[in-house]
Amino acid sequence: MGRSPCCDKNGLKKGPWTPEEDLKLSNYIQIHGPGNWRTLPKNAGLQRCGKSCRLRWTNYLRPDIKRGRFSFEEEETIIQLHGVLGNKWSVIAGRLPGRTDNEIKNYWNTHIRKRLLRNGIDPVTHAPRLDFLELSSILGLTLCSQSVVNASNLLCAQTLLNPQLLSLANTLLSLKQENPELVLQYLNQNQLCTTSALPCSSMINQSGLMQATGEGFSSDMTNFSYPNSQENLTSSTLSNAFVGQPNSTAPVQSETPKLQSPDGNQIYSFDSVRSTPTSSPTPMHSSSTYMNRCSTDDEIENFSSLFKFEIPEGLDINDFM
DNA sequence: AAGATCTGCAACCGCATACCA
DNA sequence: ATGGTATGCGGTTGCAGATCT
Repeated sequence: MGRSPCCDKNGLKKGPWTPEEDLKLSNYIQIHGPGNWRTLPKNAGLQRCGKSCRLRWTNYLRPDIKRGRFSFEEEETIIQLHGVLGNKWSVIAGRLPGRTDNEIKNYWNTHIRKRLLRNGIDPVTHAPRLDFLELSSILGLTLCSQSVVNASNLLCAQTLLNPQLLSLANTLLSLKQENPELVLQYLNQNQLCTTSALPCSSMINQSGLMQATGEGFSSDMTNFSYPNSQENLTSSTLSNAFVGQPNSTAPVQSETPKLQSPDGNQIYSFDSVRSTPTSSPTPMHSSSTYMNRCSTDDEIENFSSLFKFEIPEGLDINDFM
């Protein structure tokens, strides 16, 4: 079927709308109502394409449009719906009264998407990114080492990480050298240097983590909750299971092996981690307790996101293996 | 202070689909 | 059933203001 041009483009104005044009369009639609976009510009005295008029009306002039910042609830709704629907902006917009698909699309691309990426969440799949999990593992191991930098650890890291991630790791190691207390304080606070971590595969299988129900999302995608459990898995717990395995893509065994560092020293024992830190005074899954000693939200977000993920209920860990 | 770069958003483009004769 | 037209939708672009160097 041949496609006809939406309008005669000769002599038609493009670009930003002037207040006078807005007024003409608004006045015309108030009298005649929206629709008949092909003939509307001529009847309204506008040198515009009908498509342009429709867009201007639906995205800007419509009286029921809500302006200003997206609320927390709106943002949460967008993330949840996007996880289910993908880039169906018009459908998502239908669930947010007063918001247009264009506005939601722009907000996603300029704010939410970037934030998810920063936090190690793939904005397309809404799942944690494997490279960040690996990075977390390497950093957790290396930063917890009492020596400043263990060269063998970094050598190991090089086999797992791409250059960009390695560069990032170096940056954090530098940070540790400049301000070791801050780094270690956080690591200790979130038990990244203890043996309280959980083995990923056995934990996931036993608790049915792979059964997706679509529930349990939080607006902060670094903070997925797992409603059927008193505890939440973190990237560190997940990635700890990779430590000592030169090929991190190898399947994780379901037994409870002793984990070893690259130099052969035991770091974690799966047997020791069956019990969970549910009695911790500062639960790890509480976003309000992430980095309560940091000064800004950005610091909290950027720093904590490197080390901490909580795994969405619907996440199939096999996707990352 | 000025140029370069980044960011956010309005608007455009082209394709898909619905509707109608 | 077919073809023309109108409308909807999602990806992309371009510009203005903000921020950085």
